[in-house]
Amino acid sequence: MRCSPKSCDLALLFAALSDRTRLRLLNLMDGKEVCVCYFVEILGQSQPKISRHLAYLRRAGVVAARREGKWAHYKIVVPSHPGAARILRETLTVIREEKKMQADRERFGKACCAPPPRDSALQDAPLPILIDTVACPAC
Amino acid sequence: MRCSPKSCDLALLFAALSDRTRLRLLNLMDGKEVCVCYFVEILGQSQPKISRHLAYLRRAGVVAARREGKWAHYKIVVPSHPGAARILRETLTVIREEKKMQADRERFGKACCAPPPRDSALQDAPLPILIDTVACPAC
DNA sequence: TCCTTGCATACGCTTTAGCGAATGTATTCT
DNA sequence: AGAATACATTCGCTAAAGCGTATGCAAGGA
Repeated sequence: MRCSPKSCDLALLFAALSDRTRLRLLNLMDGKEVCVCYFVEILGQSQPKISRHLAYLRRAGVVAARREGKWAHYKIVVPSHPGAARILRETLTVIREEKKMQADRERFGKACCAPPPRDSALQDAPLPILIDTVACPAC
Repeated sequence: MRCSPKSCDLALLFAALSDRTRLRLLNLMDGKEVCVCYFVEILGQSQPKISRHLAYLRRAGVVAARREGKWAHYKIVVPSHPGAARILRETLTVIREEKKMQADRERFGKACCAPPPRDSALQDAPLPILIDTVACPAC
């Protein structure tokens, strides 16, 4: 089967998108592979909460995790199901226009690029890596 | 406020879309105003179940109901929030391509247009009314 | 080796979703 | 008026979501 059962189930995709926190996470991951510590810092929410929502997105096949030492990086994975892919892309585009989402991204930018963030929890956090959020090669 | 809080909340829209039965209902309503009795017949599920899912869609601002005697008709209402509208439209387009959704629509067509459906539960059910699923006039 | 850091998971809880079954309520028919 | 029809809602239940808190567990640092 070309695409996992999960990524073919539209209802599951929508369930993954039906939470404000998860939408904010996706917004921060849009175009970047991001270290978990940034999510905690930028969204100002507890680490377990962030981690659980990331797990939810992972199980829904919307994001992928990569371990690097003690850090974990997450990025968006466009589903192999073409329809799901279109909906996810459209969703990213739509939330990109939201004021609050833009504010998140702005704070994210500052946390990364601003003059050395001394006394921050992100002192030596790995910088996000720019990526092109592409479809999986199989499709 | 130009659009209701509900229709502006993307997460709520996704919650409304995160159920298979509700997606099938929307698929049947795509382009038509449909009497509830068809939903029960075509989806082959209990009337209370159908009614509850319709209520869910109604509360999410995705459909509107119209009473006509003892019959109730439902149609899709494109949300006033432009982003939500785009996502809903894209969703309708995507599910239109699904085999099972096409099968639903096919059975729907037969139930309506086939030679008099004697002994059917739909003997004198009001026929669906073609509509153009347009955005609300306010936007 | 111990301690800390970064993250994931388990636990206990409250809230909500979703279901079948039963009931309520107009409207229509006889 | 009384029965039937079409639909909505309620009840009681089970399963899952979502949260804070606590714990587990590798990887690094002292």
